[in-house]
Amino acid sequence: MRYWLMKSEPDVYSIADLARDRHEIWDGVRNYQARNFLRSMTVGDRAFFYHSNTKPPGIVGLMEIVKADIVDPSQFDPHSKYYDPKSNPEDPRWRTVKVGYLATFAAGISLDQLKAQFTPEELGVVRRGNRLSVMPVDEAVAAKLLAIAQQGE
DNA sequence: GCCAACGTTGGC
DNA sequence: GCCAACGTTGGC
Repeated sequence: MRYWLMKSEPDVYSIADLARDRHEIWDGVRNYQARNFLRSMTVGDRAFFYHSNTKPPGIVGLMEIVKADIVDPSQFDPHSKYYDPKSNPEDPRWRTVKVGYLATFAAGISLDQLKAQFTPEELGVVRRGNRLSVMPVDEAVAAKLLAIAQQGE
């Protein structure tokens, strides 16, 4: 089982939304590097839910991958902001996963805390200028994140 | 294939 | 709202 970090703006889709929905297709990723990470996920992998573009940004919960390598339906929806007219239905360009809700961290782990605890090499999200919305998390880093989240209980 | 212009992300 | 970082687009 591998660990990941996935970003979402809470105004668009938050951990509270996922807690309500229980599971959801992670749509709208339109970056090839992020897509490649999504494609390499397998069922049972876990992902930290990161709130971006909010105060404070940070990790707010945990989810699991419940369905791997699915076609992102929004690429073919002309009314979606994620519509991609160049994507060929015979060979869809954008694939993603379905995620399931596992937990909301009582205290969350703010970006400031993440910067204090991890180097940019250990955790991509603390890297200056990092814009990638899906990234792998080393197992040792994941264990430390879970321990920090537990402390906040 | 280069690169300037442009658009988006996301912290601050 | 600003702006640094950086990916994408399109003219040449």
